[in-house]
Amino acid sequence: MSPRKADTRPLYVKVHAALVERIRSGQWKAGQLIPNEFEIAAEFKVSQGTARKAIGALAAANLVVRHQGRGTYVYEHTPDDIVFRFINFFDASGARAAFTNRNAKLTAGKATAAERHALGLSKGARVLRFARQRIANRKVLVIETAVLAKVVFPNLGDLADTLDTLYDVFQKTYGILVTRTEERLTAVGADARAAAELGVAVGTPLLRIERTAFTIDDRPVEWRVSHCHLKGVHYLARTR
Amino acid sequence: MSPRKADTRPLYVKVHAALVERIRSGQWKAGQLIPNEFEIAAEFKVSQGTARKAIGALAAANLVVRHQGRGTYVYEHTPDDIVFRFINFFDASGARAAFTNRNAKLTAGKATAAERHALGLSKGARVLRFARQRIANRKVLVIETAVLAKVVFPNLGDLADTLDTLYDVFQKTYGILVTRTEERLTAVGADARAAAELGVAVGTPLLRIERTAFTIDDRPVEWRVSHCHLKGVHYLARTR
DNA sequence: CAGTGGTCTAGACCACGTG
DNA sequence: ACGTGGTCTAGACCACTGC
Repeated sequence: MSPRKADTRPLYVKVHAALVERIRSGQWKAGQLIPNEFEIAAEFKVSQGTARKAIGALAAANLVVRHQGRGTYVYEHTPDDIVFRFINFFDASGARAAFTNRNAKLTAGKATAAERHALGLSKGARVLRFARQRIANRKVLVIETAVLAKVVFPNLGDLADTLDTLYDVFQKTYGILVTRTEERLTAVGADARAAAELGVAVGTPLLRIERTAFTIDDRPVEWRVSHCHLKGVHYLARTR
Repeated sequence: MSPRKADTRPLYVKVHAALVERIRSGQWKAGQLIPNEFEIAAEFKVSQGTARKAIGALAAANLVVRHQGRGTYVYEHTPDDIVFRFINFFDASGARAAFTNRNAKLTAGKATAAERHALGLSKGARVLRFARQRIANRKVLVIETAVLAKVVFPNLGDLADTLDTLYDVFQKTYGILVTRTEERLTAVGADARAAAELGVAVGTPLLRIERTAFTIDDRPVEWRVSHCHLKGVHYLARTR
């Protein structure tokens, strides 16, 4: 009773899908050199141009990095990425703002309704909450809490000390690649806790950023809420 | 004394640059059908594949729209674009928020230092300021002022009544196409004027959005400052 | 030097929209 | 039926990297 629908997708789309699956499944690991265009073309019985188009789509989606003369490598978070990618804070001169972390604290608990909704969890699911302060110019500019499904990140507690660069741990320890984020921004007044941590008066206007991070198969794996008191720094969004 | 540097750029880049110039200069106008791939290939003495790659880059930059079976058309703001493109407000259900305008007011004056910096103007330059309130669900959620260089938009005052869809006027009346925007977001407390217009208390946290709009040759043509009191609406930014 | 990605060609055929 | 963009091939050559 199979529908027996012919797969009419273009060849390069099929090849692309097959290559994505190799990265998603971990058959091709972060940082690994993948076969060259001719080898992939031969394997899928297509021309080099078609294989090239499939690989190009991987590169456009940041799943691989191509280097002329060297080869094509599965994307891997680099020290620069870890600090800058997905971070949209800039100072007045237009330079990216870099943060260091402080007072990191990892706790576990039952997911709230909001957390279940953001991460697509069912009732009773347990989550990990990773709270920290983010510092620039010796001032606490941001306080944030990242929420993760416990079932997705077992034994994360053992790594609590090294949890500086979260997405790097996701990739290297759990094989989970964050490919895109959505951030929802609003303005709120500081509550008592935020005011204390940021060193401002209660009610001070803060930028509230609610981020959802998605994996390669587009499922939410992290829900992060930040409250920001930005002195000389702003959030930058580009639209085309 | 010409440097006589050989132009080593790939063919498709040269063709692409030539086509961009035709759109920038107005030789090809908004909404116009452009020649097909083979005609462009013949004109530049390249193969169809190379012409195709050049046109593809135009499409990727939103300068043209391609329709299989119909042809390739120079990009033109559509009713939907006018309302939604470059607008990043969404409601809780994930739907785009649409606004209507009210109390629009156009004034002229000498550019302030901040306005000169944002628009790249020299001292003494004159600007037009277009202020308005933006309404959703019968509530004023946003007040904003758009600043334009007077020399770029002569006689804009005559159009004050029809200034609802600003970028559409830029394109249709002045041949200026907005291709991208940058928005800087911070949180501020409502001042007396904002509080009055938005119907909130002084000091209420507002989202402040400072937008610079760029043309096809990447020069700033509009500087817009908005103050937003977002009830049930948020600003959405996507990062890859 | 060999090996890789990047460009380019000439030609074929397919898929879609319109008359 | 025709004209358009979209896919695909087979092969050539160029540009860059690293040994």
